Amino acid sequence: MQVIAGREENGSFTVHTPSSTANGLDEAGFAALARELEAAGPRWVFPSVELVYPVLVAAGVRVRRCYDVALAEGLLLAYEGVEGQSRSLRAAWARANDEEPPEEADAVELAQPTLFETHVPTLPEGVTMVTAVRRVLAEQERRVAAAEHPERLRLLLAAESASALAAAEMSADGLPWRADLHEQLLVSRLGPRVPAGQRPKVLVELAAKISEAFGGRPVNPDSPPSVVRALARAGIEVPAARKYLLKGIDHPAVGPLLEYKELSRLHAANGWAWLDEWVAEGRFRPHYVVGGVVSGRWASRGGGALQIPKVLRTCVRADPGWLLVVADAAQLEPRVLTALSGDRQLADVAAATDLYARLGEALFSGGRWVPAADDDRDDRARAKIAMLSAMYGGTSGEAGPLLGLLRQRFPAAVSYVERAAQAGERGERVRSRLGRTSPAPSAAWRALTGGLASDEAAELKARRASRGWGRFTRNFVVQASAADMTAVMLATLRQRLPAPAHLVFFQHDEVIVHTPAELAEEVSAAITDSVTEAARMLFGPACPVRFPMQIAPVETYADAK
DNA sequence: CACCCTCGCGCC
DNA sequence: AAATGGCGCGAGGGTG
Repeated sequence: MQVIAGREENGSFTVHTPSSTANGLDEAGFAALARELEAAGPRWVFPSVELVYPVLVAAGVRVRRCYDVALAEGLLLAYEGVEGQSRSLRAAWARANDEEPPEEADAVELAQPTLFETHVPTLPEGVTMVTAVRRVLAEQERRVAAAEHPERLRLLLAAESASALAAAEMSADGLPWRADLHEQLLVSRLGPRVPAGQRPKVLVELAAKISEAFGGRPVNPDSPPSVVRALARAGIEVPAARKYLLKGIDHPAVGPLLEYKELSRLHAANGWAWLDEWVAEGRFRPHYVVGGVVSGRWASRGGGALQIPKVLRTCVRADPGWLLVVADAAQLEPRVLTALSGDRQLADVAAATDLYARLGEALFSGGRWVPAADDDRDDRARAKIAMLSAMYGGTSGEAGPLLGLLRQRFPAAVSYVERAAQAGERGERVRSRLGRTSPAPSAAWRALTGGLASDEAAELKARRASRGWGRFTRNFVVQASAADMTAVMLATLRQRLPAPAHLVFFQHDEVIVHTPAELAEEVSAAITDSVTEAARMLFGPACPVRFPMQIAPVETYADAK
């Protein structure tokens, strides 16, 4: 059974089933009806999960299967190479009827809704939300069928929709966060709490030390230019005030400067203000943005959910009697590249749990590789650089020669990313395994790279822009395919988790499940199975690549890894 | 005053 | 020497 449910312009909800339509529902009525209908295991069709589902989640209603019309529209527009169009129901309806989509607030903004966006674009007179959804749905099905691999695109739309459900649920449930431990940590590092806008005691002292080391003239350590100027006065030329540049410098100000940078970052990004704003009732509740990144990775808005610093992970703690099952896919991207390219030799390497260690042996054991004089890395570290260079397009330092060695030994894998890079350099779009599609380069890029360069400088600029876009598309095929896989994994896992265990965090290639301790084993097994299932769905049952998960049932996130 | 850019650094 | 991908965010510093 299919159920269409969404918010109307007046804020009320409509729920449409094959046998009935309920109009004018308030939030409570919507939730009650949804709970009842969910028992039959329908496929819900929402104009936008993000706009509708939080209402149900807040009322304690969870749905198993859904289809997000807006997310699907965004993926299809990208697939078709249509730029600058809104993915809203209103715009999709207009396009389905060969009409010019009306002006909306801002197509870009609507394509990536901001926090708590509740604006519902007005449909034309006489067109109901349900009518529009049905029309757009039929059109989307036609567009999927016209794609090169309809079954892959269908899987992508389903997985992305399920991801949106998971995101809304995680935002509501929240990540267990011990504010008391966080405060203790802040006080021990920074000194007693200070009002917003003030420097904590320890930072004040460090700033004074820094100025003193520069001869008493005031230097603002928060201002990179100020630091660069102060160093210049001391006879030390640095291009910028970055940490890695400062590290090698012999000057009494450097020690306190580096300490200041670290602590000031803690205070500014995750200090008392952050705690007040983002943690309540023992939970950190960030807002995840599914489809927020072109490659299919999630973004987050506010709270920096995808950058929880390592030092604070000790504050992420399971409730008494519960555990956090922290799982991350080990070296996901090189494994995805192996599967994408079908590189047999690399698949043998990817049989190892530590792919880079095994790759180091394959590349360097008994080989003729002569490391650079200043290279004190081990084989594993060198192998990692070689692989990252293939996936990111790095050429500096030893990366170039290492990539050459990798190409010699694993031509299929390396040529896969190099073809993607060449396509990007020509301004073409590339696709992930399931059909996520890279955007076309900007008009400015085309102007820069398109014409005949007038002189050498212009030629160089054009070449640089072209290479830059090639690095983007090179990385896109891998990063976006990894996002395909984690979306499918998340969709599968969400279904398989034994209640009351639930997802509380997801970040690129890592999930955290909060579970009663006695279910931790079962949760771990569900995670392993979900990854295996995702790999099978993306790459087929014959795919030889292993995707090992590092799974740790822990009391605190800090104890994972 | 709002707005926008760059820098720098946190995460993957 | 350099030119490794994707993000969010806060501070500084400039603009209108």
